[in-house]
Amino acid sequence: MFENEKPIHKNKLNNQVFDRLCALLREGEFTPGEPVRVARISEAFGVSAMPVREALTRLSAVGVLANVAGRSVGVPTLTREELTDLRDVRLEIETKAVEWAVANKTPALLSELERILAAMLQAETERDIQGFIKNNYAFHFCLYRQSQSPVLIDIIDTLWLRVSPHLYHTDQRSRHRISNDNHQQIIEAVRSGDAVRAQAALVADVSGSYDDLVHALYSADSA
Amino acid sequence: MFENEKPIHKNKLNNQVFDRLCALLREGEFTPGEPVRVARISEAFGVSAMPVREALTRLSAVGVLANVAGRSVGVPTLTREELTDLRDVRLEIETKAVEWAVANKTPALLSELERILAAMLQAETERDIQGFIKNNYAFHFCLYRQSQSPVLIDIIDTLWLRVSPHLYHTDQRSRHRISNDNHQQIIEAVRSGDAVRAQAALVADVSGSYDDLVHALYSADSA
DNA sequence: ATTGTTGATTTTTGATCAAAAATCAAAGAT
DNA sequence: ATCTTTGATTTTTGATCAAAAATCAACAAT
Repeated sequence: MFENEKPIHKNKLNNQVFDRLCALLREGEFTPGEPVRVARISEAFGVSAMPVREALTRLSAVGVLANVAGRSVGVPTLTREELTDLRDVRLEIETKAVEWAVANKTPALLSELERILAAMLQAETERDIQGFIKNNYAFHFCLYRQSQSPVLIDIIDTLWLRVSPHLYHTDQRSRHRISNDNHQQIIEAVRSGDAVRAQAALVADVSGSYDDLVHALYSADSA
Repeated sequence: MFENEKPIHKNKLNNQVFDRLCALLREGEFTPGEPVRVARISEAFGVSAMPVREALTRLSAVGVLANVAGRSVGVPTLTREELTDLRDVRLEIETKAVEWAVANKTPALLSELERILAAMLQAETERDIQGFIKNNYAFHFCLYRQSQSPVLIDIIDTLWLRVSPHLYHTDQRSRHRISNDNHQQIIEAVRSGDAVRAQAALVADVSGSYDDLVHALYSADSA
């Protein structure tokens, strides 16, 4: 009895700050290369410096933040090589999560994915970027969670936190349309238990956004 | 000019504390389930509480430490399921690192691996546990580094930090002998460019130590 | 005797402060 | 005029302190 009770929210300040910073990172509110100052955040959030410091320390520990220009911490600007490395690792790890998720698929998973995809399609037609981002995150992690591997999910979570701040300087519209096609394919593949096809659609999704990003950052018109 | 100069070690206190804690974790000095108290460490290291707090925060952020029994942080005791999950993820990620490393193999890599293996063999005959542990770490990461993927290496590093504290309650002797056989096989496979065989030997190495651990923890004579 | 409650003690969490490091701009030298 | 250096200002890093939370043991009640 009482096996499934989760502990009452003991929300320490630093956890709240951490969660809000994560949300901001996922929404692309941080400009790579820009230092993130403790004072700015502590006054913006209305808390003292201490919990902010702790949250920033945690984000630095997982590589989401790093020293920018030798001074304070911030989202690091990534070289083409670093972006490629992140993509390659993401492809390996997220395709593995998909493989395990397909092995554990349930009807509940499929209906949940359908529900989220519908929200993504609606966000696309309404040009609701925020909504698309949030539901895209929900879609992928709904799938990854079905891998039943907390360790793998954690790794993917921090990888997303590292790349998210960079994915919002690209042309969004066409990407979203293509991305939704990939998601539709993923659902169909998962339904038919075809892990290989689900993985292929995922690879297209991840690689596509990577290509757009690299194009945006390193094409002729950029410094 | 001066492109390859790395910045002079500005060793902040918290980094030094962090590094020493990592070393202690790798050497099995922390008992899972036991709380790690800031005061203990700060007086043991002769520094104030602040840098210790930061180091512990960083270790908690990557899952090496966690809340034990609802109170302070410490190396968490792992259930059989959690150990299995860690093993499964390690197998996927570390075999991928080996695959990439084989693709990048150099003569220098092979001679370095040979050198480290020799040290491991000597440590085994001399029953030098510390030496074996250190060189085992050196061997694996020498190989993994050749994957040329900083992202992958970082992930593996924290995975090792999470499992290391648990690997020292097992019978060491026989494991070390078998492990050295696996390492020998890895070298030969890498030399001949046979990624699949190198991966198989690695799987044997990782799975073997996992099996020993699970046996030690959950066999009949344990509570 | 066992369970629950209370209070003392320990430990973490958050706030404030001081020192050290780094940045930026202005002044001086070549 | 340009480059270097110096000094003022900002920001991180480390130390100390106070408050809040949690642990443990002793005590009371059924």
